[in-house]
Amino acid sequence: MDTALDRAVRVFCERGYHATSIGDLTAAMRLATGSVYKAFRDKQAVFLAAFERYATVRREQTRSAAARGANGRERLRHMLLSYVEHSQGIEGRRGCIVVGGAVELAALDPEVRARVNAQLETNESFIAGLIREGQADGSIPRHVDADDTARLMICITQGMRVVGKARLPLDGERLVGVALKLLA
Amino acid sequence: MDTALDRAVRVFCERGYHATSIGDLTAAMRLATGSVYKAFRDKQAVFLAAFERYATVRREQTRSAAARGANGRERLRHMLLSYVEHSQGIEGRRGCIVVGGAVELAALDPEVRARVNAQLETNESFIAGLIREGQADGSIPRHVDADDTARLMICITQGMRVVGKARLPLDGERLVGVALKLLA
DNA sequence: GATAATAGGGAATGATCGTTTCCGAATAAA
DNA sequence: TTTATTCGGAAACGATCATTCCCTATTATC
Repeated sequence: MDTALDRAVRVFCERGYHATSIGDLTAAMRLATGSVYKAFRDKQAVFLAAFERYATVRREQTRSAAARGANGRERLRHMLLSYVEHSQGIEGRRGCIVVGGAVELAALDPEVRARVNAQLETNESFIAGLIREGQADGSIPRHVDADDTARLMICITQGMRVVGKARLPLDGERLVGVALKLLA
Repeated sequence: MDTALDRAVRVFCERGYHATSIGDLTAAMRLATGSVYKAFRDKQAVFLAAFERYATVRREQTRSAAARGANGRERLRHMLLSYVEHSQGIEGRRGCIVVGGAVELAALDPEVRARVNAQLETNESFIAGLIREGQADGSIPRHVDADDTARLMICITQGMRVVGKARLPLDGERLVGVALKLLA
C-alpha cells in the first residue's frame, strides 16, 4: 500500500533509521507487526523501500519545479528555490531520508550507501544537464564548468537540508540569489 | 580524561548517537561502564561533552586554516579548503558530530538542537567576519552581501560533510575555485 | 595498623529492541 | 458443506539496550 509506505517515509525522515522502532513503524503505517514482516523481509527492507519511494517523489517534484523555467538558468533557479522550500519550515524540520541515510547509515550499511550515492549522482547529473542546457540556450556562460558547479550545488542542496533540520531560517530568494553567482 | 573523550568523539562521529551503544563507548574510551556513569550523568551527557570537545577542536582548526591567508578572501579560501579536506577521504567518512547531531537528534532533543545551532551560527559569524574583513582590505567587493553569502557557505560546508560521508569525491581546488565565485 | 574515602570495574536489572511464531477470521476452492 | 488458503493481528522469543548496584583495589587519614 503506497499510503502505508508514505507514512513510513515520514517517520524515517523525522526520526531517522535507528531511532525508529518497529513499533513506531507499525503505528505510522497502521499495520501490525506481522503484516509488516509479511510485506518486508526486515526493518532494513522497509527503510530501503521508503528511501526509493521518497527518491521517486522528490525526483518528480524537482523536475516539476525545473519545468517552470523557460531556459536552463531559470529552470535551475526554480529547482534551487524548490529545494530551499523543502528545506525550511515544517517540511524542512521533517528532514530528508537521503541525508539521513548518508549520515546515519552510509558508514554502516553498504546497500544504503549505494542508494544514497545513486540518488546524489542522479541529482548532480540533472543539475549539470540544466547548466549545459543553459549554456546551449545562452542563459549561462560557456566558461562555467558544469560538472564542478553541479558537484558544489549538490553540496548546497544537502547542506540546506541539514541547516533546515536544525531550524535555521533559509530565505529562498536571498540564498538562491547568491547561489546563482556560481553561474556567472 | 581528554583522550577518552576524544575517542568518544570519534565513535559518535562514525556511528552517530543511536547506533553507538554504551558498550561501544566503553570499548572506545577504554573505561568500564561504571566509570563512564561516574564521569557522566547519562549517555546524552557523554554525547554533549563529545560534541563540545569536537566543536572546540574544529573551531581551532578552522581558525588556524584561515590564519594562513594574507587577506579576507584568502583567509576564507583557506578555510573552505580546510573544510573540503576534512570532508573527504578517511576523515570525511568518519563524519561530523555536528551534522550527525543536526540530522539525528535535532528533532528529538532540544538540548542538542541548541548546541548545533550555536555551532552553526558561530561558524556563520566567522565566515561573515572574513567576508567583511575582505571588503575592508579590498580583496572582496563591497556589494557582496556578507550575511546571505555566509548563510549559503554554511550550507556548503555542512553539505560537503554529508557528501563526503557518502564517499563522493570532493576536489578541494576545484570546489573552492567555483565557490569563490560567490565573492564576486 | 586500622579505617575511611576514592577510583575503577563488571555483573545485574528492567525495559525495549527486531524478528518469529501462532491464532483467528475471512475468503476461495473442492 | 468441508477443507485449504490467505490475510491481518498480537504475543512470545532471544538479544541488546541504558542504567544501577555492588565488588575490589588503592590511597589517604587518623
